[in-house]
Amino acid sequence: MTVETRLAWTDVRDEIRSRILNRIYAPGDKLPRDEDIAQELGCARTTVHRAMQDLSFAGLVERKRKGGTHVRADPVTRTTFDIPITRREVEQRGCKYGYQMISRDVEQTPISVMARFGIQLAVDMLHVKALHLADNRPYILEDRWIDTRSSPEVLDVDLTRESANEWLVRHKPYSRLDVSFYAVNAEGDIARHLAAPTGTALLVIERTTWIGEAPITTVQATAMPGYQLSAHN
Amino acid sequence: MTVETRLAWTDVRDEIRSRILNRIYAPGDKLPRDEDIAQELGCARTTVHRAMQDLSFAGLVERKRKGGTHVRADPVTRTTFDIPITRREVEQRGCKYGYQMISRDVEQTPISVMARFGIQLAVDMLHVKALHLADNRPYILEDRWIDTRSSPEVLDVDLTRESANEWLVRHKPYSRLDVSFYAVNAEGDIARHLAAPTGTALLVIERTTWIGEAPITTVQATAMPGYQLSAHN
DNA sequence: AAGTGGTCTAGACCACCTT
DNA sequence: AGGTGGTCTAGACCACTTG
Repeated sequence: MTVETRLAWTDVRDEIRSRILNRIYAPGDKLPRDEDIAQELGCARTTVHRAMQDLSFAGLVERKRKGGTHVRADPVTRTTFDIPITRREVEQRGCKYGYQMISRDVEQTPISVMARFGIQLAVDMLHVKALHLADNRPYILEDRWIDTRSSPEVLDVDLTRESANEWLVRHKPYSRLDVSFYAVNAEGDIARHLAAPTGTALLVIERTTWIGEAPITTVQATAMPGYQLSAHN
Repeated sequence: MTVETRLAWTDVRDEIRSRILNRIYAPGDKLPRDEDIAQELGCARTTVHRAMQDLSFAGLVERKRKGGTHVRADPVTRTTFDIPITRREVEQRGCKYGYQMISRDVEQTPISVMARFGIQLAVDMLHVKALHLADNRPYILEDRWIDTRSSPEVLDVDLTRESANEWLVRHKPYSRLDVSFYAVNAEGDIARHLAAPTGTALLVIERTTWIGEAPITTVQATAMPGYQLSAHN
């Protein structure tokens, strides 16, 4: 007598994944329908669906209604990053958090900012520069633009006490987020504020958010020399 | 007569999210049980579960069996990056892909590599340096270590023709992945191979993989000047 | 020990997409 | 037009975790 054990969706996932890695389902191949796999393995279609959801999220397969499930021809390395509020990040490193607003002005958006938001016409936005400190040393420099059409309340917030970073995260949900990373050489104001020798390589994290079609904010966060961003896995 | 429409899990998610943002469920608060929410909104518990799964993944709530669901006190910005095979990345930019192996040696792991793998003893590994080209111009420089205990076959692969990047992705599944980003100044060999003036800020993507507890490979991929990595949203 | 989220099933209907 | 994945339901049982 064999003992019939219920199949967990992770078992199904592992089985399918193993078949993909062993080329039983080769890159580009079409997999059987969920229902057929369910029948073959002896479980409900829902369970196969749950397994496929995971594989799809991991980037191993691609699913389309009617099109079926295909093994991705080009595997990708998919990673998830958590970018916390800067204050929290500093505190979790066991450092004392500090914050200084550097400037705060209403200005017309330059072309670069319009490009990030994908808008055609220049408008007035709140432009805020601020410095986050860890143990009294420069940690991250923020150069931020906030659309006062979608966030008029921000004009009444005292940004010398609370960072725009924190206020926005707590009060302005977004529906779309763009993030990108790149490296720059320290120069001018950035070098000065971060106390970095001119030329030092610095990591920049650029984030832009929208609510619906309306821009909320875009920020270039330039990190101190040696800063390293790690995945949360 | 009101028309009763079925609730989609996205509707439930949006409703809960809206309550969180409006402080009906404040940061740190415990939410009602899934079943109670289901009853209140008039849907199946499974539907609430699906909604919560999404909110949990997005980092808005935290769930524990018996502990219930809590609104995360510290919101995070969660982002997912797809890092494709370099060849694919180049081709998708519409450029001609090129590849050159620079060196290939079996060497003892230096401390820095041991640290990345989290191992205590130095061992012999395959050390490969290679350059990826886009339209005949340097694109990404790879400095890679491959553990020949978990990947002995790699010793027989002709790495002058196929990049280790590609071979590994296609043949060596991993169970754990570490990724981190940082910026460096171009110097010495790196500057020379990437044809970047000394001092130029460059983005480095560092990846390390394991299968079970066994190290597979670790790579520092240094990108050409101006390289920008964008989230896949 | 008991409460709560996690999962599985079976069946039904829907929505998107390819043909 | 029809096939396939996506979702919803209702009910049951399981497994983790906290009190």
